[in-house]
Amino acid sequence: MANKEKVGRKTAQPSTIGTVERETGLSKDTLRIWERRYGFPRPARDSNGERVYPDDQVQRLRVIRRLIDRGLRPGKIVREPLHVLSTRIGKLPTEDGADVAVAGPLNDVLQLLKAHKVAEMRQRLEQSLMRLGVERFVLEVVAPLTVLVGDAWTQGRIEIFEEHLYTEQIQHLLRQAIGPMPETGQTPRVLLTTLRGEEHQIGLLMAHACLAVEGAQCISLGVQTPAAGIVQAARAHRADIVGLSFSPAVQLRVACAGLADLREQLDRSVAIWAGGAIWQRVRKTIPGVTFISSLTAVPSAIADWRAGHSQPASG
Amino acid sequence: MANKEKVGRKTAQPSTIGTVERETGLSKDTLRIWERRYGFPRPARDSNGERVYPDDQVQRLRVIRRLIDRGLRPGKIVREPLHVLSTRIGKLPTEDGADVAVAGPLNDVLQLLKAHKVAEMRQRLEQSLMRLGVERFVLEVVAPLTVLVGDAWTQGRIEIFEEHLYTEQIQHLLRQAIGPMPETGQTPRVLLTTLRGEEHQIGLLMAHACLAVEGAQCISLGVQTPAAGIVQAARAHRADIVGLSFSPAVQLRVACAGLADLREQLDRSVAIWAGGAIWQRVRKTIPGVTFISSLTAVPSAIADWRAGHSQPASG
DNA sequence: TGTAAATATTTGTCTACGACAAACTATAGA
DNA sequence: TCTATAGTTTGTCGTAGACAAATATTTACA
Repeated sequence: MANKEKVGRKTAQPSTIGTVERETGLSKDTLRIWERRYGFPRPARDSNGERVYPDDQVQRLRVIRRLIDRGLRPGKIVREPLHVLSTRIGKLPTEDGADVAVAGPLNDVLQLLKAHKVAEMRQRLEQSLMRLGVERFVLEVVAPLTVLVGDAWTQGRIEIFEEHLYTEQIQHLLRQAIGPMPETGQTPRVLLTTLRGEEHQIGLLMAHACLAVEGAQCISLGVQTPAAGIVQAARAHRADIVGLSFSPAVQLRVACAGLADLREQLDRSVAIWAGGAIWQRVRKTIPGVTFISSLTAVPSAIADWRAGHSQPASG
Repeated sequence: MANKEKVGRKTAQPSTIGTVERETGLSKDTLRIWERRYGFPRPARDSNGERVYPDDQVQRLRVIRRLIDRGLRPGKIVREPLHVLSTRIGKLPTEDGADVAVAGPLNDVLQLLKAHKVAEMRQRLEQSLMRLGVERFVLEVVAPLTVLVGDAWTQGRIEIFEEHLYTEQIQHLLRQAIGPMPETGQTPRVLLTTLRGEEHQIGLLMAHACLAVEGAQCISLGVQTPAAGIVQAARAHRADIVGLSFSPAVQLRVACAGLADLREQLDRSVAIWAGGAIWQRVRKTIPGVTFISSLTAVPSAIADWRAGHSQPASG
């Protein structure tokens, strides 16, 4: 325990390859093969010959990860220095039509977040919710704000814990908004969840809220349900639709594979709706899967579904 | 590509080593070395020489994982057949003093869950909450029920999606219970989160609820905040205590390492409280970390803290 | 010029097995 | 009963080659 005199902060946790895997989401295999192929990262070695990643390389890896998630290819960007990468992030096409409202009250919320005025921020958001109602609150506040916060984090303008705090507050709000909605017994019955690897709850909650206000009957399994579980759950709860949420952090390839897999296992009478801005980038559609790249499309999607199922189908 | 004709259900996702890693939480390295050392698992190989794990081996691995999480050692149990392992699970010391009430109403809730009567289950739980109040609800219902559900899943008595559904419902309830609690401005100020690798929210929410009813001021960052983020957040919010939640799914070793790391980085004026049944097994304590192995200990812990900080310390 | 098929490149995951430090157990001694 | 030492167990890290799936590019043709 007497391993240091100074009170000063020392990065206690050395960035081994395992740590970096956890921090960046890049597998050990990937980290090693990039080093072999592209010459980056180029970690130091400890007395035992094991990799030790300097902080700046980890930061750079984080940015690279984010860019790859948005469709850039490793071969192009892994060698690039941080300032070039940062420029690239700024130039990325905005995920949604989200930037329209950025200038105004949304930025105020972001400022409150950065100032750690939790109570004020929450109050502000609650007021928005009251004023706008659930649906507009989700579409006009939560969705763009979440993009704003995510971008701010990538660009280092807010800290990770501030992003966490934001997520937590929004989650509270959305759950409080969803909770009291009555079970109407209307169709469609929607089973909500995310696939393995997608741990973001906010997208799911936003979808839940939007579907619930349309009178759909939602059953949420939370995040990361394995495909087999989704199949069982859909049967058990006689779901008409399985709704899946995807954040930009999922790799398109992985998402498509997961969807195709699920589509194969799931009874064909059950529709699959895949939601998330990620689907704006998709090339080839998957048969039997409906892509909903914006929450604004939910009401019409529900209307369409009801038009096609005017009889409350039994069996 | 034309690799199948039949419409019938075929496990579309073959259990490759990567899949099994995700499903069991055992790393690829671990899976391979167990095979080498203990002769289990013994996966088949595909045309390309890659491992393909049969479903029953995956199931057995899941049980093994659970037993290891609770302190058994791989060398002892990896070779054992499933029925022996199942017996072992039954014989495990109960996590908490939880089994007292198992026979009664808790089992009813479990039955409702298995019957997919979501609405009834939720109603039942809501009634409990009303009748008992938040604190007793958490201690007497949520905590033991969560253990019950976890065990049932391990033993294959409920499906994974049912466990998910349970988690989701409880989360809704707890958040609804926590949400309206007024901000008292009392001390201590508690920053709540979990370390990397701990993604269970229920423990955190239970802690949040128990602390809030004691009048502590809670700020939750949700799950999986990196140590550096916790340090920053504790400063930004002038926390008196950092509260961390640990589920049985975290390996004791990892948990201790994480705690020691955090303790080193965190200002020493800030207390660390580590909660979770896992700490019943701990040998050597970590200086500067308070272990709270049962939620029932929360009130006295708060009282102790207040006794030691009778002056609302400023600066 | 646009579209489809064929070819080339990129990329992540998988294989194998040796090595080693940290954590745990068991034994010996006070 | 407790503590120090020696022995085992265990997960992670190291090396490097191979390959299939996804993406990009070129070629062929309407």
